[in-house]
Amino acid sequence: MQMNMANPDDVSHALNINELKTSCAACSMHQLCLPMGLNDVDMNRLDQIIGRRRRVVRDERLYRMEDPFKNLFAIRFGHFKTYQINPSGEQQITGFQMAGELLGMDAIGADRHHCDAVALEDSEVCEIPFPRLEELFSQMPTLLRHFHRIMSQEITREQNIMLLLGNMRAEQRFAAFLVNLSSRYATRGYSSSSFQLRMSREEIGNYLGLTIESVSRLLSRFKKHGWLQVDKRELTILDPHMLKGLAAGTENCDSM
Amino acid sequence: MQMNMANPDDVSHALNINELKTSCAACSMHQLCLPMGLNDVDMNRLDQIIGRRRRVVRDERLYRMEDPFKNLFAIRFGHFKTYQINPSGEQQITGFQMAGELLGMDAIGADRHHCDAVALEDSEVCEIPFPRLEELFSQMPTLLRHFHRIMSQEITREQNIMLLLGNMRAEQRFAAFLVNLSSRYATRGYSSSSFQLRMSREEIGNYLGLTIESVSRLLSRFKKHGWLQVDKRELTILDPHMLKGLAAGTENCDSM
DNA sequence: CGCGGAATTGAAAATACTCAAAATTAGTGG
DNA sequence: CCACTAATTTTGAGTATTTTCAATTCCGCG
Repeated sequence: MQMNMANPDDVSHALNINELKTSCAACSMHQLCLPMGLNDVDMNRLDQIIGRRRRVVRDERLYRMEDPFKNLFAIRFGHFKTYQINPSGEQQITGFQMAGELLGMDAIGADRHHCDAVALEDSEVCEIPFPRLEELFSQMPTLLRHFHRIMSQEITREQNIMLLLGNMRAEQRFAAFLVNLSSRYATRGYSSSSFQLRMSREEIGNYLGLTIESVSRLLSRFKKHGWLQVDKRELTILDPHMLKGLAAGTENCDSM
Repeated sequence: MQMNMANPDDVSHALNINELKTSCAACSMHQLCLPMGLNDVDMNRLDQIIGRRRRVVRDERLYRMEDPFKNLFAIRFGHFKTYQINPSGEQQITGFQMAGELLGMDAIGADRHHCDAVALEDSEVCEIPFPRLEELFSQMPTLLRHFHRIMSQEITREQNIMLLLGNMRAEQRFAAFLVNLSSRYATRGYSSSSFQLRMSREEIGNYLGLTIESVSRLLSRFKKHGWLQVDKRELTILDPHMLKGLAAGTENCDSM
């Protein structure tokens, strides 16, 4: 199930090379991820405890609900979704995560995972054994501080989604979703106006509390207004100002 | 703005007496709150850093969005609501908090509060200066662990609300809300079947992403089915099993 | 006793959903 | 590389749930 990238039998030659040089210091995400703000010495100490870099292929589950909690996961590259399943079997996607983001923090409270995490594309994560991370906390206050920030930001992220689900109309939700993706890509040095949707329309709808049909209609409508262009999953934002206005609720679009 | 309970000018005599004997060890919430699981020595050390017990009268704001973050607050008694305000001025209540729960964790990430916190009734909180709490973390691993659990539980709490807002119909949301309150009162040693709603119908509706009229209709319908009794804010659950079934989505109620 | 905020109830309207069908895209094997 | 099949997406029409608007009623409080 889990591949060890150092295994010489590994089919992917490129990845072995990659393996050798991966370290927090060498990772392009280190200014966003857990090691943010650490000096070289501390970053190395953090590196020491990272279990391994684990490849997760598209649709593979990184962990599932009720699994015992052992590791946090930092996304090196790729995208994930996390979702809960309620007693009647319906799923609610609670987030889409990208490189530099941390997965598994919701498992600390009960020592078991509270949601499933699935790769939306072939991805790679760093496995961070939580008990070993806890050992570091006592020695590295900077790391602890940053960890608290990350957890707190996860709380505020979710509060923002509550705001979205609790009192925005469909078009506002969808605009907010696009604006959020856009800004996260910008943070990572990618284009804020043009990117690929890594998730299906159905996943977007589920996340936003809408049906797939509604999402499809919203896309069509936004396209017709000239606010964006979309070809399959390739999306280009043409009028970011308008989308921000919609998301903020200061603009609105009465159908057509 | 903030009352110092040790101030001899304080109008409330009873409270000064209270002040003298409050300590984590003496507090009925210490098995639920931050000091959970600490030995006496550690609990005393935690006590040392608690800034003061602060009284917050009904409708008073404990903190507001954008306030600089200085303290976490543990609720000694009373109830609070937290809410966000979006750019167009609408509020979304993100939670109702009761004794033993911690307020302010969403402020750690950006060093400013991310929501407003308002007392739903006359309440009292312990002010916990976060920088001093951080100092304790390095010396009290048990405390740190528990703090992480609390933050993680806040994340899962919010994920549960996302599930509620994203996927559930009105009656399911409302049932889930009641079941949640019920179980939290049970945890605190109060009746799980009979309690007072500390929030208005409007606040319930806002929290659940419904209008006040919908909440009112749901209450009437549940009453008519004989699942509960309600007189103003005094609520009695008559059929907890049914409500749990509704919340879980395994039961349903087609109007009437 | 009367005022005002909160809650309830009813009727009409709107938003988003469901169901259905068609179109497009992705995946698979020859 | 193409053809076939399965999956996803789009679009349309009708429906349902919840909202909005409006009118009462209830209750606390001066």
